[in-house]
Amino acid sequence: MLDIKYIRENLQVVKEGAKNKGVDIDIGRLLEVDKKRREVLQALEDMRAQKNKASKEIPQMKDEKERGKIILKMRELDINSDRLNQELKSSEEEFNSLMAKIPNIPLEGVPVGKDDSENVVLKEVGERTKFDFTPKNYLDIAEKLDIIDVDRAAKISGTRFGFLKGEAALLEVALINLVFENLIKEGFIPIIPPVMLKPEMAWGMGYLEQTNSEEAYHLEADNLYLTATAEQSLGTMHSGEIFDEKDLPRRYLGFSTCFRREAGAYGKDTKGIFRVHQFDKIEMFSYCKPEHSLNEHEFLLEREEKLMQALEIPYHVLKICTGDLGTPAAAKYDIEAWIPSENRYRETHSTSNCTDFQARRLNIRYKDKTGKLNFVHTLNGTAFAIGRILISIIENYQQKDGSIKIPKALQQYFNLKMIKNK
RNA sequence: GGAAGAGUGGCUGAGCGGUUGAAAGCGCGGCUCUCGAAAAGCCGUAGGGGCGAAAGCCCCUCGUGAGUUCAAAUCUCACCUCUUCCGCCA
Repeated sequence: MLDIKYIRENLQVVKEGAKNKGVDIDIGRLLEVDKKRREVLQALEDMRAQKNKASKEIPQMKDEKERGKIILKMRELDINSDRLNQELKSSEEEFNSLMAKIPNIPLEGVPVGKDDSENVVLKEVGERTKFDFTPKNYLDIAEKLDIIDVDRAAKISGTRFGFLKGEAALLEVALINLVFENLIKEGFIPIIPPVMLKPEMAWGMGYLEQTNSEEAYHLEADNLYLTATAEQSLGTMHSGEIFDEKDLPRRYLGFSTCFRREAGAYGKDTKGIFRVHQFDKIEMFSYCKPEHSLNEHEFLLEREEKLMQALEIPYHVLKICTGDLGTPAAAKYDIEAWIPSENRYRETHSTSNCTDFQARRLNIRYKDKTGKLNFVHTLNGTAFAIGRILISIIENYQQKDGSIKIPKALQQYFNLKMIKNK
């Protein structure tokens, strides 16, 4: 959510930002409703002031007659205030729903573009893996080795699910260990969060109206949403709270299962575990002071790159353009890993600076030295999305005989150098 | 799921229909004292919103939302959260 004062004073910036994000907003209507809302509010407040004044006088009045007269007068006032209350409520409702549609403004330097085709490659890191044979698709390799089973998953759960078996399951544990070991050293607090959220919390993260109920799993009986990423529980965990300035930045590292309906992805990546309804992910989340969020974003990107470098997987970094940013983000980088069988890079990481957009909705602030309260900035970034990292490992570490080498950085965690056919 | 109790400012906690946005203590900030610190003393210290150039004036908020009343932290209802007990359970 943006600040209405900011919107009033920076109309052009807001319009331009929404346009570049490809979001339709009716800012004229918003300003109208805002004006109406303030007028009604003023009238209502005047009336309340009158009543408050009378309420203070009444207990002092000795004269029963005078007293009765004022009480009658106040009763009459009430009838009017009911009408004003209704008016205020309806303009406030419209105001809120219009406000909720206004996306965060892209930061300076974010490339303007309509969709993911206009994202900008910042750099390529690592040599694209070379083979002296034709590299196979990860699923073929994994199924031969019997470490990923999507057929049986389909039998019990439907499409877009998978079993990780044997060494694949062990690899997940190793990846978790690698991340926790390295990032806890950097001051991240390890977290295993709830994966169900109340509606108002899901709303607060700014993804609900964008994807609507389409993307999130909703548990009807309990009115809870399954989280699509730990970002949602890490970001809401401090809602309504006030940080001490000295406690910022606060960095969390959350491991959780993620649930996605993938409702808009019919026909996309239907095979295998690249795009599934359920996967595990380790997510970084930072709360920081506004003046530090640009640096913090670079910091998160660096952590992501370090992890990819530890696995020695070739990747490139994208600066995401305005049209591909999403509602809450003001800036975003993606990392895509090299996938030999497809001869292209595919997304494994994403890190966003949401500035104060989420903090405003969730009312997360910090107290500065002078005692003043300000909204924090929130940022998130993938450490590892297990399924996709597994894919990039299998693809890049495959051998001619169908076995998979295990990245050196992971070997220490389960005393195995190769995954071979049994 | 059943029963009982509770939710007040950064924290502890008083208030249980009327000058109470809220006592007291702690904490925090400033000042005095001190070579400095501690102790002591004095003063200050909730958030949000509207109007205004500002000073300031006003409104809202005692878990949330409705209601009763001229008037609600205080009464009623619903919901949320927590605690204890019973049931179930990894």
